[in-house]
Amino acid sequence: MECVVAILSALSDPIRLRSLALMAGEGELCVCELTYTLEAGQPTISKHLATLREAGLVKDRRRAQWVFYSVATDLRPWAGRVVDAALDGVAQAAEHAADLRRLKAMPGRPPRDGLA
Amino acid sequence: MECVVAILSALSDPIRLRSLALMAGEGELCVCELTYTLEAGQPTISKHLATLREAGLVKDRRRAQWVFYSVATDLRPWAGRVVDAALDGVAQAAEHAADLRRLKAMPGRPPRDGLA
DNA sequence: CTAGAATATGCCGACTGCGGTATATTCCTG
DNA sequence: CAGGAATATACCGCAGTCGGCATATTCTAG
Repeated sequence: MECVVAILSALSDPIRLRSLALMAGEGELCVCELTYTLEAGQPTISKHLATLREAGLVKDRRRAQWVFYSVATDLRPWAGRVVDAALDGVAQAAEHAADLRRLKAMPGRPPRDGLA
Repeated sequence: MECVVAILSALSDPIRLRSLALMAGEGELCVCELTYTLEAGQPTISKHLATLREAGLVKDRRRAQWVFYSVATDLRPWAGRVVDAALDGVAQAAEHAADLRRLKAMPGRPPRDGLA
């Protein structure tokens, strides 16, 4: 019960939902990419990501000076369905399309690791 | 976006989740049944139900001196999936089983309308 | 119309969540 | 080691949420 509340509470925020939706589409995103894309302060983004991490909704990977966040895949079945359904709702919002555009247009995005 | 947050926020409370889970199983419940079952104050239950109603998650039906609440069925597809998945999570909690037992054992439950 | 049951609402105090600023920490580069 | 970029954390003030109490409202019974 409290565990269900924890998941739902972690999802109940525009910045966290927008972050998750972007991660779901991009695979991985670092704090500075989200800070730029969501037009919020860096501590704000960092704290929201900590909230998502504590709820088990994202996992983080450190790479050089960056920390890349991605949507967790080891959720309980019902939790995975909650996240998927919520992100479907987010995907229908015009705001998400704008976020995606801003991210694509961001200059100097950090390099991913698998590449040359 | 804000609409997604509204749904998730309305779900992010133990009393509201327990109420919804009970309604999902029973069909309809009135305020006094929930007050008894959830062992909370009557104004508390009433206000939580108002929150659910404003989010469009429940509908209410007046019958004699009672107001019966039930889970809304006209939700957007993604919202319906969020609710279903969350209630799956709730159903796995021991607390929900206890609620169900307390409800079944409640004396003097109000009559439903279809009956003699 | 009166009394009583069921429900809703207003008010208040305690708590919590959020963003902002400043600062600490970590990692890379030279 | 020094400097700078990226991230995390601490602290603060504000606003919203929650439960309890008192009260208003609605409906029924007589």
